[in-house]
Amino acid sequence: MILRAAQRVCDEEGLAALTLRRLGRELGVDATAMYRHFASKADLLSALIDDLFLREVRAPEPGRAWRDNLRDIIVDWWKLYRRHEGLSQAMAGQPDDEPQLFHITEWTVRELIRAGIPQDQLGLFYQTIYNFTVGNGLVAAFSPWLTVPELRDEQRRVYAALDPVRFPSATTAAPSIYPETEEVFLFSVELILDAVAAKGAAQDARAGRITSAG
Amino acid sequence: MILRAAQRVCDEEGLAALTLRRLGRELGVDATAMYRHFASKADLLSALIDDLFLREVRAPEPGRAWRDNLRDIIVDWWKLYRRHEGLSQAMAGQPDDEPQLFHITEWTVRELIRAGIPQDQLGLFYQTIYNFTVGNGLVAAFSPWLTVPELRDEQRRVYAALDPVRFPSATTAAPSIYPETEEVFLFSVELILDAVAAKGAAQDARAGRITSAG
DNA sequence: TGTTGATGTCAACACCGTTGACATCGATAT
DNA sequence: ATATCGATGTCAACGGTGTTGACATCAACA
Repeated sequence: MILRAAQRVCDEEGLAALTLRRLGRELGVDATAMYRHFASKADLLSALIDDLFLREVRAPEPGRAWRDNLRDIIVDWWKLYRRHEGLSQAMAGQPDDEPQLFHITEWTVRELIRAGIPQDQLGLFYQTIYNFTVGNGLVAAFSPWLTVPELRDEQRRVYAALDPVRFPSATTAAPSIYPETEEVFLFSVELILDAVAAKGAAQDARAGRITSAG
Repeated sequence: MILRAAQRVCDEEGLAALTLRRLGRELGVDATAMYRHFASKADLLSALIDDLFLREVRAPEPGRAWRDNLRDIIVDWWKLYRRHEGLSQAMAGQPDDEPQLFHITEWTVRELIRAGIPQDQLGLFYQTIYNFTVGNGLVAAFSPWLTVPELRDEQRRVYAALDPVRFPSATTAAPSIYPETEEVFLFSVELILDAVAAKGAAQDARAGRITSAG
């Protein structure tokens, strides 16, 4: 299958390595044979992305607390980008309507409603979560010095060696700077979830309902 | 100046239009003349980014509340990406150490300290803010359907036309979906600032100090 | 005055996505 | 059984890209 070969090249050697000639060599076929299956390289990338979303994003389980479900959706989504760094770049380079995104929207908004977010703020919260999740995925994909341990160590040394007179605050933060990528994201997610909880609780209180724990 | 010409092309026609041959034509010079001034195109882009940071990022004024200063830093930083969409893409494509970033780090951490964030969490909060700001910039730069009004209208129509049986939550959110880009960002920033305030206040309380309003 | 270093020009290379003409081959209809 | 057609693959070529090495120019300096 063309898409599987494309995904393999992309995952193992990055998006830059995914050329039509390379893909043809991978499949033992002429590069231009791709045009019998996809209208363009952009079309191929779009199909590749949708295929990954379809196979690797799962619906949340019913009956659990909204906060746990929402956390799972966001973290799974982000991990999809982390697993396939080339995917992030492809998605960035060829922004298309991925049909699978509708499902993520549906699940996310569903939990926001359960959390008590008023209808007129659903778009604002959903877009905040979308930008947050995809944004963090993009940053991680494009910033090896944030994700590769050796490069993080090097950056930490750079900050430790900064002039304490010119950069007093930065040197104060140096010991705790450049935390592990996933640790940062999981920390950030809780901040977002806190904000959702706060807004939902406020709305519940205004409506005179009993604040639900889940 | 080469960098100014590069910036102009990049801002007006996007990063894709910025080729060495194009840049040469712009300057009335052969394309390969660039190699007398920059080791490679990547090197030129790196210099271009640093030049923009140097000229367009300003230090926060002293004596104001940490929350106002931190908001200004974050929003200015994000607006730098919005003003130069090609810059975001260039930064993504050629991740380099931008010396100017040290100043942003210094200013940001300084306000975090003023807010009461404990030293061992400065890295976590700073990285959260960095990923949040740069991530939102990248998403906006790569997603015209989130920023261009006509495309947003079109997306809103798509959501309004979704099957209410298969996507009940998404259709509920349809009226408020795809808010204006800057509105979303300003909304999100306050959530981050709330989180900083909450953590800082908790720390202040534990230390037995009086909670400062600014 | 002769040399050096900085800058620009030119031709060429390997690679890229893409196109159009041609070959192959299995299924399908007559 | 034969002819036709559609799907698939091959090949050569085009214009674009970043990059290199040889050569030209010219000001500055010993």
